[in-house]
Amino acid sequence: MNCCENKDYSVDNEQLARFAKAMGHPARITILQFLASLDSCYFGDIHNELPIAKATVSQHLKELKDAGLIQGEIETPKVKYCINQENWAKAQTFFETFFKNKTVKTNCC
Amino acid sequence: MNCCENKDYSVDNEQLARFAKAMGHPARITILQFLASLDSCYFGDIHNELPIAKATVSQHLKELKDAGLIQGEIETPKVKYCINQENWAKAQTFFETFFKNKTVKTNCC
DNA sequence: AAAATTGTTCGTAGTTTTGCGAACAACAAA
DNA sequence: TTTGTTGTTCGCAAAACTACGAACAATTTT
Repeated sequence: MNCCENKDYSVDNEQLARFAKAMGHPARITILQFLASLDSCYFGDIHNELPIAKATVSQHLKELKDAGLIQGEIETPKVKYCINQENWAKAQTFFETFFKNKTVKTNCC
Repeated sequence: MNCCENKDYSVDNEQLARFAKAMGHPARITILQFLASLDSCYFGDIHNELPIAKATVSQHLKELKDAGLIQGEIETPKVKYCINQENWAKAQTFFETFFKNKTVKTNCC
């Protein structure tokens, strides 16, 4: 009765974990909130919201972009960032579903 | 105009990031879903759901416990785990609020 | 052409995460 | 007492994360 018999994580669980992981840092939460509330979203504006160096901000933005939660566009000489609406909605649904599936019952402990 | 003038992350953002980080791994998502759907929740049951060694499972459980999302109780010789209802609800609200705050607008990019 | 602006990328450093097997602890059963 | 069951903790290794300054690229301004 080994635990490793061809078992794997579901695609949905992987996706949800990916979203969650991207949100797993206060700087990235701050960035997402900022982008979710504004139209103007240049790199400099984001940088000004955060207590970290621009190189680090750039890295966080890259991670959020890789996770699909935001997107960027060059608007020479600036770079404009914004929420990726499609994936944002997807993430929202994933989290909603995740928490909704809680069985209502008294604490088992 | 330095970016580091006494700026910090809000308590709420830190808390949300902590929840998100705890959820940022497929094994931990799987554990949470499992616990959210069952009454019987011994360590062994959880271990059987996952493709990883028991030492690793124990570590993931510890992280979830530290984040406040689950709780454990010794029921000699087993250990019973379950969702921490209070914090689960809190997390649900945090994520809900986070995604709800999205300004409705056309893609800016 | 030289200098300034805006961000990204590179190189580096330190920390954290993920994972495992082995050792251990606590108790129950033989 | 010895053995077995159930999980945790320890020690280790590899990888990923977080952060920074410096260098760089692309374009504008002077």
